[in-house]
Formats: sequence, structure tokens, C-alpha cells
Amino acid sequence: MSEALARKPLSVASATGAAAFSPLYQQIKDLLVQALDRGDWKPGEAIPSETELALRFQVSQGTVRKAVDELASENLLIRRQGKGTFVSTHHEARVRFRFLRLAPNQGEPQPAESQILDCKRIRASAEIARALELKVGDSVVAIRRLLSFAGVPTVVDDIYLPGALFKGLTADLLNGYVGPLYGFFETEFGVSMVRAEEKLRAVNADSEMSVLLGIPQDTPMLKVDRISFTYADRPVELRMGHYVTDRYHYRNSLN
Amino acid sequence: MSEALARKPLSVASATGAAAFSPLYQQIKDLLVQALDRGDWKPGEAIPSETELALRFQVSQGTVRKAVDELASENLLIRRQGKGTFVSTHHEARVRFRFLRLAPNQGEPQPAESQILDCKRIRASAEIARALELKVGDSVVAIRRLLSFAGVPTVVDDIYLPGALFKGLTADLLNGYVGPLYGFFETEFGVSMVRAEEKLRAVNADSEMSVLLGIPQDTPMLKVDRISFTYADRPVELRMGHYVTDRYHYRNSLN
DNA sequence: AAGTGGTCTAGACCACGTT
DNA sequence: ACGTGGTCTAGACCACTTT
Repeated sequence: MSEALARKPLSVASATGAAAFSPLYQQIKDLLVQALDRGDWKPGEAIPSETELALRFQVSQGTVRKAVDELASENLLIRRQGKGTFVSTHHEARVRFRFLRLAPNQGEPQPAESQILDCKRIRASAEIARALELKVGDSVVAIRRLLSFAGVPTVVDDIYLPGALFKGLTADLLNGYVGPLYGFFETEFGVSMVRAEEKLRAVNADSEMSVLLGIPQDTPMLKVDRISFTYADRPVELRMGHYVTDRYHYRNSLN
Repeated sequence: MSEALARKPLSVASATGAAAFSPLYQQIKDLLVQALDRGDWKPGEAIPSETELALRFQVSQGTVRKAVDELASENLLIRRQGKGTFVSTHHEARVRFRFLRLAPNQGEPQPAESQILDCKRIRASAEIARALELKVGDSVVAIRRLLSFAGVPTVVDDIYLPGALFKGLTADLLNGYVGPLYGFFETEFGVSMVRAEEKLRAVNADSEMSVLLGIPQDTPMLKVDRISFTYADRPVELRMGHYVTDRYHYRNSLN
């Protein structure tokens, strides 16, 4: 809860103006995102009330409201009537299922069991460097993990993280943690995953996947390549997943 | 452009009230959706201005604005500054790519060529009846079509539509039409697709798919089962697609 | 100039949760 | 009783499009 929020250089678009001005609520939205990025308020914490923010920024409460509304619709913030507005956290089932799209063909989604198979430091390949906006050869943490549902191995994820952001991340640390990986990243490294882009393809299981998942070679699998972004749209995770989809499917909504 | 919009029985939540009241803007939103469902304004047409609607409903312009804002964020309406607010239509590339998620691994998305392989009347199976909320045995239109990108056969879709809504739909009609299928449904049958739920799995190509798509049998394919909904959240299409994903992938955003 | 949506304000009151 | 977000209003002015 720092007091470091900027005070006043906000300017509304002027009629005869020259350059591109943005609306007040957009400027406030940007300031709030910067504050979140700086970690002024941690995931799960309340941000200042709307009237408080209106005072700080010297705008009306309705203008703050519009900025917060948009951030809430983007799931960076969560409004709770009567209580306040809170920073989103992955330590909640509701948020988690936004990023774990695998659901059972029958029955309700169950929590997955995670098992870390490997965690090491590598040098960024061209592909990894491009995805994470690093330079080839930069330090990268490479994690391989197995997800099981109801004891059935179902997903192998290969995860690549910028070494600079995840200093001291080890297999031991990962294994000592229960709960969602993104929650772990949040509390242990201050990295909040806010948004992701995925590309899905069908592939055949190679011998490696066959062994890890206990399935015949050439079983059709869903391959999911994900790039995750944190507040300022900076990519901070490349994840390549192999999903077995006989008992589970990837659910999606088109709006 | 009917004048059939209800006039006044709107009531705001009263303090000592008994049952569950909904906010004014929600009631107006519901009325607007009903109007869209009735076809008061067709896709592509402008709806009345905010001030006009405020007059009709006897509420302030700001309240109408909030209702329209939400419908715009759900992509039922599109705002155009200075011009008006318009009913969404599938006769626009922007809308189309919301429902066609296949993108080339390299280069920009190209329009697909559609070829109708079959179009017939069948009786609803249990599966189809469940998906479309029909009774087993009800009349259903079954369409099979092939999508090609740059001449390469890539997608086979099996599409099932409620017969009652699509009277007179024939292969000839379909073949005489250029453009997106959902645009065709819109203009020819007044059925607007607004939202869809998809389930994705990896499967192997069977002999049928192998022949249709010119690929080896057992090629891994992406199977996409979709249920599409129109305004009042009524399911009006079941679509089962088989995608070849060597040169293309299914793109998705997690927010 | 006129009409549309877009932004901003100030104030009132309601609903919810906590003290 | 108080503080929070949620709704609603009325009015002013800006920005974009068309006449």
C-alpha cells in the first residue's frame, strides 16, 4: 500500500489539441496498472476505495469507477460489494479455471495433482527467446511437470521462465508447495499471470510422452502452446503442454 | 424498426421490497435483447439513439447507456461514434474470426473456400436432441461441408440445425451463397449466432476423414464440438468439426 | 448545423458487509 | 452507524459523421 501514485499531471483531451490525448479514465487505468505492476497492492489485497482514488487523482468518483470497471472486466481486479475492490489472485478456484481449460467429459472438474519431473537452468533457444522477448542464450528456468486427475496422468507441461525473474527457483521449492503453479509464482516471485495466448494442435504421442503418460505410442494428443503475460503485457512464461483427451476435453467459449 | 418496445412497467428495486428486483439497466438490457430476438432491428441496422431509447423507456440516457454498453461488450451490438449503435452481423470479417479460430502457422488468415458435401433432413438422435433441446425424432437439417484454405482441404464440419427454424434449406441454396455460413443463416432464416461453447479433443483420422481430406489414416486431428446459441441463449446449432492442424492451429486467448 | 456516441461531473440514494 | 461498491439522475461539453 504505497503512497507513490502520481498526483496530477492528468490532462483531458483539449478541443483544439494537437497530439493524441487519451480520456481521463484511460490515464487512470494506466496508472492503476502501473501500480499493480510495481506491486503497490499485492494479489488478494484491497486497493483504495473509489472515493479515496478520486481524491488522489483529483477526478470525480465516476471517472475512477469507469477505470476500475474496465480492470475488473479484464479480471485484474475483483469488486466485492460492501467490502472493496481487490487484486485478483490465482489462489482461488474461480480464477484457476480460467487458465486450466481441461474438464472431464463426465462429472465436475476435480483439482489436479501436480508432480515436478524436472527443474533446471538452461540457455534460451531461438524459439524460447522469441516467445519470452529474451536474447538467445539468456538464462531460462525449464520445468517439466506431470498433472494427474483422479490418479490418471493426463498432462505433461514443459514450462520456460525468464531466469532473471525467477532467481532461486528449484525443484525442491516447487515440490514443497501445494496449490496452483501461478499462485506459487505470485507469492514467491511476485509475478502475476494476467492473460495468455494459446495455439492448439493435434499430434501423436512420441515415445517420451508414451512413457510419461502410460499410453500407447501414436495416441492422438492435444498440444497446447501458451505464452502468458503479466501486467504490462510482458511475456513471462512459455508453456508447451501435451494433453490426453480421451476422458477430458479442452473447453472454450466463443463470444 | 417496430415500435413495439414496452413503455413503462419498469420498477427500480424498492428498499423494503420483497422479491428479487433487478436494476433498471438490466431490465432495459432484457427488453433490448427481446427486441433483437423478435427481429425489431435486423443485423447491420442501427438501433434507436440513446436519447430516443431513454425517452421510450422513461429513464435517463445514462441508464440506457449502461445497458447498451453491456450488450456491446457481449458483441450483440456495435457502437460507432457519430453514426449510431448497430446490430452485429456475421457479414464482417471482424465478427467472423470470433467464430473461426483456425489460423495459419505462418502468414495472415485467408478466407476459406466452402464446399457443401451433403444436406439432408434427418431425425434427431439422442445426442442431437440433447444438444439442441429438441425431442428425439424431431426434424433436423444435417449438413456436411468441406473447408479449404488456399486450395488445401483442412476442415470437415458436420452441422445439425433444428428443422423448424430452417425450413426450405437445401444444398442448392447453400451452394448458391458466397460468404460465411452464419451470415447466410442470418439473412435467409433470421437466425443470429451470438455465442458458442466448444469442446476440443485430439482424435485419429478414420477412413472417411482420410478420404475427404486427402490425408493418411490415423493422422492426428483436432475434433471440435460446438453448440451455438442465439439471443435468448437458445441452442440452434450443433457442429462437429474435424480439423487438420499441420499447417494451421486453433488460436485462443485466456483472459 | 445537427445528430450521434463518448467523457466527465456532482449529487442522491440503495444494497451489502462490518463494526 | 459507517464505509464500501452499485444504481440512477441531470446536465455540460467533446469528438465524430453526415447534411
